[in-house]
Amino acid sequence: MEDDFDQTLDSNYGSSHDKVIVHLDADCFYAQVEMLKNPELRTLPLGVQQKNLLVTCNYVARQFGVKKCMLVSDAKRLCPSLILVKGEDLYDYRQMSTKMTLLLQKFSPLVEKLGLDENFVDVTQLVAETLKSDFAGSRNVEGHIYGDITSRCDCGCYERLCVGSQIASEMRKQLKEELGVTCCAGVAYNKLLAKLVCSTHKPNQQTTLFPAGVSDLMLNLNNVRSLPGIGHRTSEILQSLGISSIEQLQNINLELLEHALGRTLAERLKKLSVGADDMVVKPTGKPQSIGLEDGFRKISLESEVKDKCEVLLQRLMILLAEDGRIPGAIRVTVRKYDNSSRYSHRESRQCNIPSSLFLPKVGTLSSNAHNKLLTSIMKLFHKIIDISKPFHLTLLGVAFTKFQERNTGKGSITSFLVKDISVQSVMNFQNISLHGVEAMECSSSKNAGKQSGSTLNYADKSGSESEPEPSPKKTRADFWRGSRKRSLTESDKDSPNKHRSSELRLSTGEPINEVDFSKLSDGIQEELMESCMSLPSLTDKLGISDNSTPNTSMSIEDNFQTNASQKLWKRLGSNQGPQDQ
DNA sequence: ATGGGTCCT
DNA sequence: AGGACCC
Repeated sequence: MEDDFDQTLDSNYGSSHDKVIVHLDADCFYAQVEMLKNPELRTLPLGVQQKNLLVTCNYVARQFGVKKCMLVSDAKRLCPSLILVKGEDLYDYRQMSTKMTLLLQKFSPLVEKLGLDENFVDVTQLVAETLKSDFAGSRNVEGHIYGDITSRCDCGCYERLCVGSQIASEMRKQLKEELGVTCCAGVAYNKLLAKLVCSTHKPNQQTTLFPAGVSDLMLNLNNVRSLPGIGHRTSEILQSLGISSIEQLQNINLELLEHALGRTLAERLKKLSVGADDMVVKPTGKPQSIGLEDGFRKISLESEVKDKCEVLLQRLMILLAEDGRIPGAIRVTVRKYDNSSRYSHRESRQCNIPSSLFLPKVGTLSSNAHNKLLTSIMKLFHKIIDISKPFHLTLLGVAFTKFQERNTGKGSITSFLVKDISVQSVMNFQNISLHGVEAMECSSSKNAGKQSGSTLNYADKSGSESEPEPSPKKTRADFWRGSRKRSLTESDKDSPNKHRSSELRLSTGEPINEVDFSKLSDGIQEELMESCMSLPSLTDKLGISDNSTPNTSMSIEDNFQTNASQKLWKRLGSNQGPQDQ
């Protein structure tokens, strides 16, 4: 009996309507970030270029027929006045992406990133809390409704998805007000449908899908390639079976499909074709790898390889310091020139590296570690390429993997920083300390300059923030609905929302590198350096998903601005958090 | 294509 | 280490 029951649940899974998933997709993300960096570009046709490819463009440019993934030359021909900005360096995009994800985590801990510009949020819990505490609330849908709604499902999903659409609306409002970013959203009962319905109204709009509209949505897809999960290779195989439309995929014999694709994939695609998807929203944690790549026309000398790798490594060290973990392995990847191949073939080699490289002694930190890493990189390169013969590379990449999370002592500076200082402040703080160590060379890097110089702090309208008082216990449901009805009233000062928004600031725009690292005592210097290379998971320690413990500290930047550094150092040394003032 | 990432085999 | 997938 019980087995039968479980099986019924299993076979239903993926098509049951018990969850509420929101998919958010930032409009032409790279172009938006560039327009926030330089608002004069807003009214002009703007394209973001990587090498000879236009990776995205704003909606002004789209009116000229310019599209994503066009050759730059083609785009220029369509729109001679097109402004082009380089987008090979993803640093600013990554920063904004992080802030978007942090903002969404206020609504649910279940936030999954897909690339830099998309997030899935499972808001099932928040919807349930809202329905419980607000059973008489209005049940209107925010934004568009996709397709049919004449027949209503009786499982309760109508009310849940309505509330989901209201949450999505609030998410988009906050993304716009706090970060300046416009997004599309899709609301549905699984990930597949939320994502598919998201793109039915663009830009800066949202759409909710109810069960009655599912069939239309699926059948209106152009071909099987539009299904997330069917890529280049699988669609070619399907094509060879005579399958190109969703309807054909729905109707093909399962055993025939299994023969071509294997059981696992065949069964998944069959379900996807009718809009069933049982994938859970998996919270995105720290990355499994951090890497940089550079593509080019031709490299055929070992010295060029070494130069390229050195530049990549230098930029990579900054990303590594910001991440805070210590990598256990390094990987080198190359792409060889191959005129006969239509498919870009890569080869890679990796090796373990000693963690001692990242536990620096002050002053000797980097030239040593840097050289050893570069030596490892070149060894790996020689495993792939026999330099006694001519070679022709079109890409080089370096990546760190196998990260270890390091636990820190309770009395350490790291422990203090992680507990009481906002995320971005810690990052800036690392950079300050790195500036003081000659070998790191952060200040000579393009990226290091960006962090203290350019303001990604676009949407910060706040003046000085007073010390927040402990907020009364509020449920998440109270929080998001409350802030929706009265936009920024007095009691919002105490809402988790407000606390988080101060954490979400990227930088104050005030130069902060006057702090003289070398004047600190040796002991403090050493502990700081260690701290910077060993910060444990910041989001975990900061309790970002736990809005019942607001962050009551000043940011470290505020300390730098109001006080000369002396007082801060004293506090750090005595292991006391900043005092309220 | 570009400059990233993911997971599975 | 490569291959599929995602953006």
